Amino acid sequence: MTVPSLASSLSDTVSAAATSLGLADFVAQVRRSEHADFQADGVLAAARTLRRRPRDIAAEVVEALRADDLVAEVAGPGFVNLDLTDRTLLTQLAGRLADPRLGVGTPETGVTTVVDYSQPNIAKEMHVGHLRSTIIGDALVRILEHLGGTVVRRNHIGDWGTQFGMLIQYQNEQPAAAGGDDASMSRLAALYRQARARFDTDPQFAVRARQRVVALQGGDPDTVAAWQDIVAESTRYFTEIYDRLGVRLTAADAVGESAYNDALPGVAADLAAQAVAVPSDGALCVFFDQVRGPDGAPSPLIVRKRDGGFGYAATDLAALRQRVGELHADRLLYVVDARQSLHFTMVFDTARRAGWLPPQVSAVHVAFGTVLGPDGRPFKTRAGDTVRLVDLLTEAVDRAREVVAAKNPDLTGAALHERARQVGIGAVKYADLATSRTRDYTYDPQRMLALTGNTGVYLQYAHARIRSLLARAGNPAVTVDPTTTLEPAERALILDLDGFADTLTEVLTHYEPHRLCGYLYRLAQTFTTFYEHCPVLRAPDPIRANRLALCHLTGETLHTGLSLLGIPAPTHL
RNA sequence: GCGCCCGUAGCUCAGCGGAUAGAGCAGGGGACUUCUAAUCCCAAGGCCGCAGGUUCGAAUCCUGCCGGGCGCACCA
Repeated sequence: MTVPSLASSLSDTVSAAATSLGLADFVAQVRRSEHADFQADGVLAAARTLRRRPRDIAAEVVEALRADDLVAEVAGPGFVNLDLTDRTLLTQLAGRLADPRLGVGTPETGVTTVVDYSQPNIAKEMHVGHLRSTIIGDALVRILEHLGGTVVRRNHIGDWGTQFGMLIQYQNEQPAAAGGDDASMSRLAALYRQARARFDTDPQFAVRARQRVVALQGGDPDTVAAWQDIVAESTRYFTEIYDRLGVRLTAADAVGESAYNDALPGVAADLAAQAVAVPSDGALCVFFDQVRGPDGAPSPLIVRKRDGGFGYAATDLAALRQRVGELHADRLLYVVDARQSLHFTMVFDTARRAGWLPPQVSAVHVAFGTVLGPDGRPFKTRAGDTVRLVDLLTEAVDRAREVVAAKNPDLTGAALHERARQVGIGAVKYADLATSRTRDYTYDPQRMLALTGNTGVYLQYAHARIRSLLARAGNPAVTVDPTTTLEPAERALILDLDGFADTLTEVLTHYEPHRLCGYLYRLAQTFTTFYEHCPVLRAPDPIRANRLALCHLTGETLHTGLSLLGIPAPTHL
C-alpha cells in the first residue's frame, strides 16, 4: 500500500490550513530543514501579494496548524518550522515496513515509455560512450518500471549503412587477412579497421565497396548472407557484454536501423506530400528558422540524400513514427550523447510538424556529456585508440578482486569471482551514474576503483553491514513500538528513509539518476551516524526492536535503490 | 556567425529561489580487546568565472561579457 511521505502529507496539511485562512494562492513548499524536521516556505511570497507582514501571516498559519502531533512555530522573517512527534515518525516507519514496496506508489501506471539506449554499432567495439548510454538507460528503465510504468526498451543498433559494403567487399577480397573463419568480435573489429584503411587509401576499392552497398540494398543473396553473419556475430557479443554488465537488454530489444528500411520511402513521401520536407540540391530536406550553418545559410535535416539513399534522420523519423503510432508510446526517451542535441531538436520538430508526434506525447533527448580521460581529453588509450569496454570492465573486476580478497581472505574461487564482479561492475556503474549526466564526465579508473569514499562499494558495504547485523540478531520479525523516545540520529534516519519515494519521482522529472545516487549516499551516511551513536543489539527492548526495524528498512531501501540503479547489493562483502 | 552544454574548496563533484554554500579525494590530527575500521570523529581549506538586473531573499532566475567543450548539407 502506498504510504504518502511525511513531506507531502505536511504540504497538504499546511495548504489546507492556509486555505482555511483565506490564503487562496498560498502554495506550501515543505522541505527538510536544518532548524526543524521540516520547514514550510511560501508565507514570504504570499505576504507580498497580500501586502501584509510575513510574520503575522506565519503566526496565523501556525495557529491554524495547532495539533497534538505537530509542533509549528514561526522562525526568522516568516518561515514556518514543523516538528513531528516521535510517535508520528515511528508510525510512519511501521507503515513503510508493512509494505513490500516500502510504501512507494505507482504513479507511472498506464504510461508507456519507449526508452532508446545503448546503440552500439555492428562490427565495432563498444566503448565508454555506449557504456554511459547503457547504464543511464538501464537505470531509467528500472525506475520507470518500479513506479508502475510500461516500458519498451529499444536498442537502436547501427546495423546498416555504407560501411557494410566496405566490410563485406574487403572480406571477400582478403579472406585470409580478415582472419578466415575465425568468427569473433576481435576479428570483426580488425576487419573494420583494415577495410576502413583500404577504403580511405584505395579509390578503386572504394568504388567496389560502394557497388557492394548497392548489392546489399538490392538484396543480393550472397551479400545479404554475409551481412547477416556479421550482424549475428556482433549481436552475440553485445549480449555477452550486457550479461556481464547485468543490464537487462536482450536480443529481443535490439531493433536496428535496418528494421526501418521498408518504411523510409514512405517517411520521405509523407513529409514531401505535407511540404514539411522540400527538395534542395537534389536532396529532400526539412528546414528550420533558427538553424543556420557557419555561412548563414539554413541547415537542413536531410531526409533523403541526393543519391536517393537514406541517412539516420530518416531512420530516426521512421522509428519515432512507429513508436508513437504502433507502440502507442506516451513518452519517448533517447539516451544519447549530448553532441546529437541539434539532430534531435530537428527530428522532434519535424515529427511535430508532420503530426507524428502529438502534443500529449513527450519526446526527450536524455543527453549525456562526453567521457573524458584523467587528462581532460576524450578518453583514449595512450596510443590514442578508443578504450574497449571489455578491457575496462575486466580491469575493474580484477582490481575489485584484489581488494575483496585482501579484506576477505576466506573467499576463493567462483565465490570470490562473483563478489569481485558485483563490486567492480557496481563501482563502474555508480561512478557513471553519480554525476549529473549533462556535463562531461571524467572517467578516472584510479578514483573509481579506489573503492573508498563516495562509491558504489560504500553503499554495498553499508548494506552488507546491516544484513550482517540483522543476521546476528537472528533476523527477527519486524515490530515497531511507537511509544519509545527517539535519539536525534534515529529521527534523522527515519526522515531520510521517508524520502525514498519522493526521490524516485524526482529522478523522473528530469530523468536524472544521479539524484538517486545522492539520496542513497546521504542515507548511508545518516545510517552510519546512527550506527555509531545507537547500539542496536545491546539495547533493551523495545528500543532494540525499533532499532532493528530501522536497520531493516534502511537495508531494504539501500537494496531496492541500488537495484534500481542496476547495482547488485550482496549480503556480504 | 548561430546554437547547445559547462565554469562552485588544490582535484572530482553535489546543491539550481530560502536561514551559516556541502560531500568525496588529496594533505594535517585523532579513534579498532566493541553490532564488519571497506568505517567514523576533529581541524583546515570558498570574490559559487566577471558585471549588471529581478526579488523580502540569488550559487540558483534574466541580460551582457570572459573562459572551456561540442555541434551546425548528404558519416551515424
